[in-house]
Amino acid sequence: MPERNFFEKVWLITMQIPRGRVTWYGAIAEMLDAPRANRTVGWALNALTPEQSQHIPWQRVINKAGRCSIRNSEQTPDDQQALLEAEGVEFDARGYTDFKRFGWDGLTPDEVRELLAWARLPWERG
DNA sequence: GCCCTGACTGCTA
DNA sequence: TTAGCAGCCAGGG
Repeated sequence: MPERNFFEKVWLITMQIPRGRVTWYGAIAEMLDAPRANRTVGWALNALTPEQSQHIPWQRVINKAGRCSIRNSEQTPDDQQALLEAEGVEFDARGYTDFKRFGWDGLTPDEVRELLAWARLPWERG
């Protein structure tokens, strides 16, 4: 199996985030053994096409402060927050959520290795 | 190869 | 508490 590029790895991990949970860019970067690449994680999600974003729960990735920081011509932070609220994630009046209540524990290094070795992106399936 | 960009983060004032 | 700023890293031209 050819080595996946960083974007694909980000997307595969994002797909593992359960409904009603959120995580932050740096956490995903850390799972990919690149703790400083948090900004690249954001770029990977920005690179999703509308078609691809239907399969990837991109809205479950927010910044470490617990707030939506999407910058996309199609979607606004309000849209992202609304999507998460529809899944049961609660935000306070200032638009912050609480990682202690809604944060995702993430994957162990073994789970990440397994995932990257075997998982397929939805649009890769025959 | 080199340079630029960006849905971030942590530090400083 | 908030704003500004530099560091970081992968992809694209």
